[in-house]
Amino acid sequence: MSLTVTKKDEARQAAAKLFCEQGYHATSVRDIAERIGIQGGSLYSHFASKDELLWAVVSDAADRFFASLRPVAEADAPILNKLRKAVIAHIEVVTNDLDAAAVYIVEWRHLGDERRQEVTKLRDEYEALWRDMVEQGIRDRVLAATDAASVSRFILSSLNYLFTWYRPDGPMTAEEVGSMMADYILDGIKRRTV
Amino acid sequence: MSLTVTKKDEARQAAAKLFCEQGYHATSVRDIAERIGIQGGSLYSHFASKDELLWAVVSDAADRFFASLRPVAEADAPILNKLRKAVIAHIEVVTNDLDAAAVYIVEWRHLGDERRQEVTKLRDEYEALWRDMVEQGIRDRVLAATDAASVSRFILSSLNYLFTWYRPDGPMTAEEVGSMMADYILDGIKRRTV
DNA sequence: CTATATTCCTAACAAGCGCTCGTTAGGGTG
DNA sequence: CACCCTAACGAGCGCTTGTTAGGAATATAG
Repeated sequence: MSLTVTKKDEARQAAAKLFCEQGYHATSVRDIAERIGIQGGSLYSHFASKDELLWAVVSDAADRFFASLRPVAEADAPILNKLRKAVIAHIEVVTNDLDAAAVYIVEWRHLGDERRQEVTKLRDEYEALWRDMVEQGIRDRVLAATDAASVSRFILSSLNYLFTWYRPDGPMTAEEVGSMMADYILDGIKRRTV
Repeated sequence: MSLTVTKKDEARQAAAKLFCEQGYHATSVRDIAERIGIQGGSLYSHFASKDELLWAVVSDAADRFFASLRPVAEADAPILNKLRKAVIAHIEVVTNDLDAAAVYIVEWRHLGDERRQEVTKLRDEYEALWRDMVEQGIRDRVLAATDAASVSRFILSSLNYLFTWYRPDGPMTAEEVGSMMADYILDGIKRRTV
């Protein structure tokens, strides 16, 4: 029963796709319903509100980001190794479901007050996982930077907005992109030996 | 007469602020009008449509990005110098008007078909300026990367989404942020000498 | 001072929005 | 058979939206 794809799952997926393509406010509940072959009002058998639909997409994505990063962050390994793995972990989540990732990254702010604050909290916690790693790298004198906060944001900016240009049917696999991005972020684009 | 700030300018600025804060579709023309002390319908003395208002914000920002980057891209100088100056030029535009930059970067896609295509063209051209510089860097064997397209997108991702966390009243000036970002992008965050 | 634009207001419009409601069809379950 | 539950329908409510029209007010120009 929970093995089959329920109409609720279908709805969430359709919502993710449409919210991603058109934005939350440009997508009507009837648009979403149409995509899964039901009437607009019928969506309310599964979700109490449009906001709850958005929340389903966003919180789901947030869970996946945490599930992917946490084991890396908690592992005991050289910090450069951890950072590289973290980059790849994050990119895996983004590329595994581009729609949901895009919604999580850009549409979350259209949630109602309460849920928006909850997302803010989650994002802060997630960023903190990164900041802790960066701080360790600075302490261990393996990173050149000094401001862990801005470094973390720099990293997350490059990673998050991957969804604006990465296409799964493009020339690069997710793994290749992850490895490349890790190189860019850690080593920069400049040649090491001139 | 054109030295004074016209109501039209006020409207564009108010639109930029609200589009940035709430998003295009979550902002009504009445919201914008209220902010400059007129009625909703009165906006149509200055703009033919809401779309035209968005276009005013977006095209204005696009112009500024080009005006800032082009002289750098066309200058005859060592490529690493140019890239560093380009980073700073881009960041200057973003930080000079965070609202407009945010709208240009995320809300442009809600433009009508024609204007959206026009923006796509402009963005391609802008990205091409970057790609050309990166390609030169690769040719001159001063950059380690090989794929100019992905490098350009990496750079622009880090720079564009600065607006999500940079605050003018924060601890860093725009110049400091620009210099820091140039370091991150060119040299990476890893220490050069271990 | 008059004529002409420009700017703004008020009022209204049609369309679409999120959402609710009474109802129904179908499938277990007693 | 009667019972309840879930999922869906489809009409429609109240409201907001972008936009328009006609006229009043204000500024500009001759």
